[in-house]
Amino acid sequence: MSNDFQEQVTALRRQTILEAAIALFAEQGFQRTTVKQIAQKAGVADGTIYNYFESKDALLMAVMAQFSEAEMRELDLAAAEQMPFAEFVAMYVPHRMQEVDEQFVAFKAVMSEMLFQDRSLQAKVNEEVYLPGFAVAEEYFAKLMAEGVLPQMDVVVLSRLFASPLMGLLLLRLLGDEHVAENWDAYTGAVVKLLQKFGDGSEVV
Amino acid sequence: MSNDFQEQVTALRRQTILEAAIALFAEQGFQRTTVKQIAQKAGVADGTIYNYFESKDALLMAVMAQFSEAEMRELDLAAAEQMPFAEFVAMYVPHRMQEVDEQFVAFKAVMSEMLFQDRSLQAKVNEEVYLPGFAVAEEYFAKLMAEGVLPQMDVVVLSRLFASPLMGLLLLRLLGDEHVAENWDAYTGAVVKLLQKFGDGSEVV
Amino acid sequence: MSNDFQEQVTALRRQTILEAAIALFAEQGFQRTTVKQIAQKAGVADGTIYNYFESKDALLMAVMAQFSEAEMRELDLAAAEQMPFAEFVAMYVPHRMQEVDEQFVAFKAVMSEMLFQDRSLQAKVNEEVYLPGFAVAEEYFAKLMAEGVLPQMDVVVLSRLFASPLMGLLLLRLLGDEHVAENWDAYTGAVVKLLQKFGDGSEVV
Amino acid sequence: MSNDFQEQVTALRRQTILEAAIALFAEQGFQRTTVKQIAQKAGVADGTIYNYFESKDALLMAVMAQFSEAEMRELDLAAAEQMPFAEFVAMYVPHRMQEVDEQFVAFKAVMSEMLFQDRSLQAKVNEEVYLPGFAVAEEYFAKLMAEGVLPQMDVVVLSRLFASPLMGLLLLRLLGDEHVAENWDAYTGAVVKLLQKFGDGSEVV
DNA sequence: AATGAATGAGCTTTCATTCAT
DNA sequence: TATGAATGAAAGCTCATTCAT
Repeated sequence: MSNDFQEQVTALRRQTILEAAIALFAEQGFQRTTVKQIAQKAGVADGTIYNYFESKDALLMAVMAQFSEAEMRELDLAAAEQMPFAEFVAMYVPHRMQEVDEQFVAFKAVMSEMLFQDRSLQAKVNEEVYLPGFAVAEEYFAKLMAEGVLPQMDVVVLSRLFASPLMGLLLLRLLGDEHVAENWDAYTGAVVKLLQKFGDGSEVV
Repeated sequence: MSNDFQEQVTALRRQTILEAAIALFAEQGFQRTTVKQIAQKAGVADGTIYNYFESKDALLMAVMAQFSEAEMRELDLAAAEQMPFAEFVAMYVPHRMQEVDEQFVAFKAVMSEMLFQDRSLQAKVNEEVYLPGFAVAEEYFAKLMAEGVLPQMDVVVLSRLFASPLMGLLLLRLLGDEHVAENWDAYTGAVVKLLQKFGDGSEVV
Repeated sequence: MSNDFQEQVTALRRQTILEAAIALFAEQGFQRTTVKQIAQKAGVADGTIYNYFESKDALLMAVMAQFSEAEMRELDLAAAEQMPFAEFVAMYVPHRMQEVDEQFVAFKAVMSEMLFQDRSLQAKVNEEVYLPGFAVAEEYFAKLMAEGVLPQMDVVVLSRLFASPLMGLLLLRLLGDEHVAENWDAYTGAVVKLLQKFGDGSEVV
Repeated sequence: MSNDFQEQVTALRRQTILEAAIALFAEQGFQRTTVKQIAQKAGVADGTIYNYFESKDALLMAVMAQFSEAEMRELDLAAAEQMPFAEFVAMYVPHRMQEVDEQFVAFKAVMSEMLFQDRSLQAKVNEEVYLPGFAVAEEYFAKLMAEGVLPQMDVVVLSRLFASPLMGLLLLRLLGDEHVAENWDAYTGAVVKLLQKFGDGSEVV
């Protein structure tokens, strides 16, 4: 039991450090953040960080990992894929947009370093975190295309095309666009409309 | 004449250094790139860099500036805005997408640092470089909305919504998405379709 | 208690570094002395210096400060000023000369940089350290002048005039005059005589 | 003749550079002054300096040398030494004080570096420049002591004691004492009185 | 496990000096 | 001879990491 307690304390402190790191990375970037700053924000000594993380880089990796995991709460896609396209979009896009909103700080923390990681890590975070939501839907998209609801198009292209408005807004926000930051809901509605329209008209056929 | 020659040599060397910097920043990021590396790649001594740029930071700013300027080649929007919406999109989106393609390396070089600049610089690069292409079109969009070609929507939101697919693809590419990088043209066509559809159907009204 | 111990160790190391700096500054000058040299002489790593002093400049300021403090051991001037002039000189000049002798290395360490500091710092060190001993005596001098013991003269001029032989010998010593360095006591006696004579003869009046 | 002309131009430019150096050294110190600054002030290119002086250090030596030479205008000591002591002082001290006043900038330029030169150079400048005025008078002082005009004292000590008030005022001025700088003449008179008194009273004996 | 002082490699930047023009 | 761009050694300083306590 004391063991359990110890483990919990340990896990908690690890989490405290991680969160301090996320906040600072998001604010100033990974490189400009010093281990000393993280330690101060987490309320521990510099050296203590190294009892929980092998190195500053390892801390970054842990942030990336935690970020991936957080993203994992999935919708019931199986159910969703039975819906008409307009409904699917109306349900799915806000779900994703909200996730991005919630994870925004973590994403900003991780983003700029992600650009310079080896391909393998990029691929991992990329395909396991971002696209999946949409990639999973590839089968659904293929069906819709067959039915003429969506224009004929490479399915891979299509899945990224669907992801693109959301990611574009994310990029604008990362770059400091205040209008996007402050009106995220309005943008959510706009994206829904944009994507719904993409499935319009042909449907009649 | 010898003066002219000198000036050319000077301009050329400045450009050489700038390009070395862009390549290295894009590859490894600004912070991980040392002045020594830039000097080596440019084929000059460390100190020479400082004959052309005040500091390493000034070099980054110069990359941003060069990047802004390159973006400035504008379409004849006045003419474009007389066109039907579908035509406008068919002309404008590929133009923008090609520009992004050409400036991709410079953008990657500058991107990750841009996240952590003061708001003022962010705003400058942001609104003067990215959105303008779309923001300039706000008047045009307002007209189309009035005509019922586009759905009723805040014009500011609309202009960013139009920019978003392109920026989303840019983000995916920055994050190492190889499919997007290798099939930029296919994505261009897809974005054109997506945006054209947004102006469809209502037209009948 | 361990806390006390730590504090003592810290204070000791700070002092060690300071003394290494003084010795080197005095020997080679502030500018020609590198932080690396100071570290070596103090037996610590380069970076350690910065745990105790903000910068190399701060180290110089600390030398100045320590130097000022050391100078602060004042005579009981109140008592001295009751004495006849000859006695006052016989007591005060040796006191000052000995102080200069003791602080000579520190003074040499600081001297050459002091020439180029902003006026405010110069004034501080100058008027708070050197003249005060004499300036404090201005009132006494005024009384003596009124009594005819000292020649009529601007009191400000007088106080500096009294300081001048001591400072002149200091300058000679700074400039490497070995005779002055090696016979400081003889010079003390000479200065005493010089100043005592200045108060002679008129006394009769 | 063209040869003569050339030589004059050369000498002139050398002098121009030297004066620029003196002004800058006096203002900011030798170490803080860059060769580029000197070149700019002298109106020549950086490299040109090296056609006239072997190195920056050589330039400093040249300043020291020029300074020594300037000091060489001597009084007719032979005549002076026939005078009564009070007259000698009244003539000699103002002469020296005026020289110091005129050479003040040059002295400040050279001073701080002189502290850290090898003994040989220090000795040269020291004994050939400063004391000589007084050292030359040693014989005269010896005579006066024999006559009882001056107190019994080592003649070497005496000569430095005579120099000391002047040098002390110089030091105060170097250290930024504005009162001394602005009232040099008043201090001259004060020093005359101080030294004259030293030769008083005993004379009667 | 926690601490935080010590470490020193490595960074950006300066500037005396050189040398092709 | 004059020029001034190029050079690169060397400086001050930072900070991830270690380790004695």
